[in-house]
Amino acid sequence: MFSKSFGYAIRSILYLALMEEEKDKIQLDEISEELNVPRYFLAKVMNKLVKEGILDSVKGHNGGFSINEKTLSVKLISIMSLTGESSQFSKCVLQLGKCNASYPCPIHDRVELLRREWQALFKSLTIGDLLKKNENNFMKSLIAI
Amino acid sequence: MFSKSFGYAIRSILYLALMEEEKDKIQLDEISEELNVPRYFLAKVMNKLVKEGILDSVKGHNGGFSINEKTLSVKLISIMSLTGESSQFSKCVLQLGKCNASYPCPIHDRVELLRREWQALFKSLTIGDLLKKNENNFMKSLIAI
DNA sequence: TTATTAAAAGACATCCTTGTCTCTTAAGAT
DNA sequence: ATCTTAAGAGACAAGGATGTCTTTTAATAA
Ligand code: FES
Ligand code: FES
Repeated sequence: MFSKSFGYAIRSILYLALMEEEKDKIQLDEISEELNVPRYFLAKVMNKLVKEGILDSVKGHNGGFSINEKTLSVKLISIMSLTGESSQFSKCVLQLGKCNASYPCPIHDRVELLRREWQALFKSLTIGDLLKKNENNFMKSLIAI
Repeated sequence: MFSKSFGYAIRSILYLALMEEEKDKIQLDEISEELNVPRYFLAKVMNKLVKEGILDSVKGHNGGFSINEKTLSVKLISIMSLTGESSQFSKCVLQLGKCNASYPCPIHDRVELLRREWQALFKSLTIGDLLKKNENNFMKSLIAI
């Protein structure tokens, strides 16, 4: 349901957003060190985010990554779909192919309601929403142990 | 969140339960053919279920698998823990190690409520509960396409 | 006891996610 | 124009879940 990639993506985006006033561009090295995330793997995740238009990047001297006009309004479901995780919402929980309410598996009716709520949450929740709870230790809560 | 193993386990148990009146022991070959599930892989899943005491098995002539006194009261969370899936409920969604409400990650408060409900569902739902909706096409809804 | 049967156990192979490294490309500094 | 810098692209390895096959163990039939 939730991959490492998803966590890395969210945390990196929030890091960029929180650091925006300090520096407008931040390098991969800084992000991976500050968040304690594997450098080269993160590069690929970031690249996907840039290709999706969720972040901006500039190569070369004083280059790096930055948020853009779209970033804060990006919904979490969009980030989940980067790694194909959003498809969980349409897959049968028992892995019987595509979930089908008109031909429900034995567990379908029991999980459907909660799954819909879960899906609705990620369809509505945005990066900006996550930032609203910005307290003193917000940045620290992005960092892996 | 939901593995193939989980689906195979639930479907096999339900198959055994539905077939109980017809035959008291069912062989792996029949289950894998009827449910359209990989034979040898299913063997391992079934073995885990037997070791957990969720199913019974007998080797040799006229051997096979069968449900026991405990089977119908087994909670789905027990089956999830066979493949370590139940740990999802205690892991941080952003994969920041162990989820900790007193030191919440930026997404924690937004998902916690739903995650608790989800967990509560699987802690209460039993195999027997799944069988209550037994309609005409129940058996067919166990079979992969 | 011996043969047959079917689960249990163990060795691999495959696929996907994650992680690491090197080379290439492009942007700015000189 | 040339050098330096940092992202992008591609190759490759590690790990776990899944899938396949063979050998071993144990139960019943004969
Ligand atoms: S058909 Fe299985 S969860 Fe919907
Ligand atoms: S701390 Fe991240 S989900 Fe609870």
